[in-house]
Amino acid sequence: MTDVATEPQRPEAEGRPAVEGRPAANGERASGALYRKVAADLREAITTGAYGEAGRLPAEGALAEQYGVSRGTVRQALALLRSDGLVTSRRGTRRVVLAGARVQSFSELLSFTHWAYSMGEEPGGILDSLVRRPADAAEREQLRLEPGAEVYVTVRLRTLSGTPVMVERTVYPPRVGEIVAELPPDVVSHTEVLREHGILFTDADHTIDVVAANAEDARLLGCRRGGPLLRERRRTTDPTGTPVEWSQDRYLPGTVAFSVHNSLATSALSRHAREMD
Amino acid sequence: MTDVATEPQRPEAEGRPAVEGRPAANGERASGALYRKVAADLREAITTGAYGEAGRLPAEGALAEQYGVSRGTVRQALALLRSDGLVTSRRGTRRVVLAGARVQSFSELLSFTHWAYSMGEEPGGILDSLVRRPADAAEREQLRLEPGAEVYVTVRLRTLSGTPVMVERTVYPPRVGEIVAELPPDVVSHTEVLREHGILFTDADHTIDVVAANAEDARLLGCRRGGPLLRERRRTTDPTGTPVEWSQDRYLPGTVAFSVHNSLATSALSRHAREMD
DNA sequence: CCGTCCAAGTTGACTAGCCAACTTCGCTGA
DNA sequence: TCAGCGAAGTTGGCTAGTCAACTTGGACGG
Repeated sequence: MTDVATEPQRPEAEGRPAVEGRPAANGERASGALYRKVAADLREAITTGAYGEAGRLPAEGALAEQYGVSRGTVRQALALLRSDGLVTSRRGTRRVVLAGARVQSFSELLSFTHWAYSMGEEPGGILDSLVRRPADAAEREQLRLEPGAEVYVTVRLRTLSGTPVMVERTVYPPRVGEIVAELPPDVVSHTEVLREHGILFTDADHTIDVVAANAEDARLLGCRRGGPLLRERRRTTDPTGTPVEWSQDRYLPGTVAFSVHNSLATSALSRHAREMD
Repeated sequence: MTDVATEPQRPEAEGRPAVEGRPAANGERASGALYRKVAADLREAITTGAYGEAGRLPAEGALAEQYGVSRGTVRQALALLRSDGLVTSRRGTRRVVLAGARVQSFSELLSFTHWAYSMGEEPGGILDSLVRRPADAAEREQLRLEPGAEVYVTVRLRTLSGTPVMVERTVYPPRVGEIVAELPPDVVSHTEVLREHGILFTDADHTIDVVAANAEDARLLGCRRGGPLLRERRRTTDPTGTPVEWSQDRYLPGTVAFSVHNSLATSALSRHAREMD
């Protein structure tokens, strides 16, 4: 991020480099937008403890001057931190640091492979089956397909450093499934390959609950049939809102926990009674 | 929301009522801010299907004119809808409707009582024990207490229309616990009472995983000891960032599922390997 | 010593406008 | 017929400023 690409329409740039109020102890990514750079910088300052455990952030105006941006841009950055649960924010008083750390989250949740790497483990994927067949009603509903459309269904055993962790059953619409079907069975990250083919994953709905292992689960994971599994069902869409996968992951107990932050301001989590299947 | 309280500093109000582009089919709440009213209105239009299943929203400019507000305000409203997973949003093209429905979520997750009512069920709470004792290290850490501080610990069996659903173990800091300890044992909603005492719940971190039932769980829920339970651990803070409760809820399988939306833009969910206890 | 009140500081909300980046679609030319 | 170009439409990003609502802490008075 060190230098800014375009130096956007600020009348006079008056020599002060944009976004440099803090040395920016590199290693950050933060795409083009200024407010993302400010956010990334503040995030790092917070997680390294520069403002203390429950310390106060500088005022918006002060940060704006420090980074050489407008207050609106600083507010965009702070909104990001807030939705991540890093800081509070209420009228009349400075923002207060909340948690101590927080991970990148989206890609980590989306891709088993990314998640594994972020923990320093080696991800693995053993393809158990891949079939192409007509979609049933539930699948057509979830993937928004026409009656008579076909889907590709994969079943994979996912491992961390060799030990079985999760069974992944994914239903792909034809456009996506055709690509997956061509893949060698030892490709670990389908997500990665699909991204290279221009299939983007940008939005996902997750539902988390407990189920009993069926015969296939038991065979693949080596657990008792009927034993408890943590289930995550996920429907993912691309930027246009078109569904690109409908997946059901079943984790062995003790291998994973899901973590969410929500607040009165930005919420996204809810609790349901059973529903959909 | 039908009428606007203050009609804020718009130079000339030129007779066009603010926020009235749509009849506003009443029943909405939406607090003071204009952008919240616009958001509530759009949310309803979307969920009632006014824009179709995967339809396109009007352009920001058009909405701004329709509601008689600036484009910035419309963008604030749309950001809310986006973080709820209702619409997509990318440069160059109109927003697209994503899901079909979505609940209010935050209060629903925070309070078992609210959740129950929102499903049309009768919530119940049977107090099993309430003790006051010195906080252990983990509790001091979570609630940010001084060494030597005391905590109040409650164990409650929660029911839906009479049937056991969940065991709730909550640790309160003294300030909050003193209020809870005074409550009659048949008070169903602690959250509600605390709110009346000025204890506000605004931010929460949740962690969801699977555990085996211990002896107490089995006794209260009537399940087998060692049987699977869905566990939700939650730390809640007030607007100043001060922790107000640390709770651990254990649900019987099949009674509940947690649901999350996330996207590249606004994320909050992540996946962990075990951790904290 | 303690409570009240006020002023300064701070965030929330909103407006108006600009430019850039991107998508879509129709038109044109090969 | 089809590919490519370009214009129009749309959202992302940013600035600058205004006013309102709220919090905090200190001065002051009882």
